[in-house]
Amino acid sequence: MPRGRPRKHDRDETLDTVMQVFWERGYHATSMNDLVEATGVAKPGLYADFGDKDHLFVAAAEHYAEAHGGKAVLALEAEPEARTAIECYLMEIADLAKARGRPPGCFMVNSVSECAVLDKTVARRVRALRAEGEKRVRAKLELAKREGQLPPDQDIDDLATFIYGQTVAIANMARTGTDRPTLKRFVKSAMAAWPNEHA
Amino acid sequence: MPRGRPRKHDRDETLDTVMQVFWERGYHATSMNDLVEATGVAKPGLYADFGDKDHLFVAAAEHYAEAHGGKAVLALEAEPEARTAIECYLMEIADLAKARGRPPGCFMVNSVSECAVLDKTVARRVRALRAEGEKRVRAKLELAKREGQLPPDQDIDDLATFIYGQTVAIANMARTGTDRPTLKRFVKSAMAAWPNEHA
DNA sequence: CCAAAAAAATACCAATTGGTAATTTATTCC
DNA sequence: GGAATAAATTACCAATTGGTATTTTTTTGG
Repeated sequence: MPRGRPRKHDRDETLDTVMQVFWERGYHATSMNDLVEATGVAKPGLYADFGDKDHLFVAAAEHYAEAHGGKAVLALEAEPEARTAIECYLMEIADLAKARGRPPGCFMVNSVSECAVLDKTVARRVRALRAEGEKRVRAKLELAKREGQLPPDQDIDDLATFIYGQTVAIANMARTGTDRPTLKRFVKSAMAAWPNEHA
Repeated sequence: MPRGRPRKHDRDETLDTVMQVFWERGYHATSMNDLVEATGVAKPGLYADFGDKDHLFVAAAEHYAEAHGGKAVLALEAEPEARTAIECYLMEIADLAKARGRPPGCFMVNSVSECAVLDKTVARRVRALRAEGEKRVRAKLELAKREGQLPPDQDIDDLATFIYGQTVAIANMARTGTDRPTLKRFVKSAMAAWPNEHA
C-alpha cells in the first residue's frame, strides 16, 4: 500500500538483531559494520531508520525492555505473597540471563555498567528503562508491608536496594560464566536475607 | 647506572596511570592515544614496555590487584569471627568502589563483565587474578565451619558464591551511581542472609 | 672525543571507525 | 507509459584505530 519501493527488511526484526549484537558485544565493541553484517541492512538503511549509533543503541535497549526485561516483572503480579513473588522474580531473571539462544547476562545491566561513566546520556536513558521494573518491585514491597507480610519497621528502600543488587549480581555472574544451577542456588541463598515477621 | 639515555617516566607510575584510564573507560573505549595523553609516554614507549594493548591491559589488571584489590582481603585476616570478617570485607569493597580520586566501581568486575564474551583470553587472565581473593574468602569460611561458627550442614560453595555475588553487586552499583551510604546499608541487608547457628 | 647503547620523538602505516552523498532499483498513482 | 516516491545499493568521506620503522636525543664506557 505505501508508495515507493517496498521494504526488504522488517524494522522490528532488524531491531531485534541489532539488540542481540549489542547485547553480546556491548556498545563500544560493536561497530556499525557488525550491525550491517548481522542484519543484512546496509548502513544508510540503518541510519535512515534509527538515526546514529547512540539512538540505535537506545532503540535496542527499549526493544529489550519490551521483549525480555518485562517478563521477569510478570512474576511479581502472578504471586500474591511478596516473598515468593520476589523469589520467582529473581529466578526468572536467572533464567533470562542464561536463556539459550540469547547472549548471557542482561542487556540493561551490561549497558549501564559499560556506559555509566563515559556515555552518560545513553546510560541515563537505559537506567530510566530499568527504573520501571524497580518501581514495580517497590510497589510490591509496599503492598506487602501494608498487608503485614513485612515487619512494620522494615525500610522499603533498603529492601528494594537489596533486591536490585541481587538482580545485578545474577546478571553479572551469568555473563561471566556462572551456570544456571549455581545461579538458582544463589537466589535461594539471597532469599535467606528476607526479613522475618516475628519481630 | 644503565648505559643509554635515562628513562623519563617511571614504569610503575606509567602503569598506574594506564590502570586508572582503563578503570574509568574500560577496555574498548580506551584508545592507545588516550593512554599516550594520560601518561605522557609516546606510543612506541608503551609498546616497548608492555607489549600490545591486550598485554598492557592485563598488566594494568595485575597492578590493580596488587595496589587495590588486595586491600579488602586484609579485612578477612584482621577479624577472627567469620561473620564480622566478611562484613568488613564487603564494607571495604564498598569503600574501594567509591574511593574519591579513583574511578567508581571495581576494575576487575568491570573488565570481566566487559570482556567475558568477546575477549575471552583477557577475561580469563583477569578472572584468574580475582580467583585469589575468592580463595581467601573460601578459606575463611571453611575455617569458620570447622570452628563451629557455621551450621555443620552449611554448604561452603553456596555461601562463597553468595558473597561473591554481593561483591559484584556492590561494585556494579557503585559504578552506576549508587552512593556510599546506600552501599553500606546494602551490605547490612546482605549480611542478614548469614546462616545462623541455632540449626 | 668517539662509539655503543638505550630511550624519546617523529612520522608513518594499512585498516577500521561513524557517518553521507549520489545513484540505482522497485513500487504506486495518474 | 510516465512522474513521483521510497527504499536499496554503491561509493565515498575525514578521523581514528592499533601498531611500527626511522630518526633523534641523551647518556655511559673507553
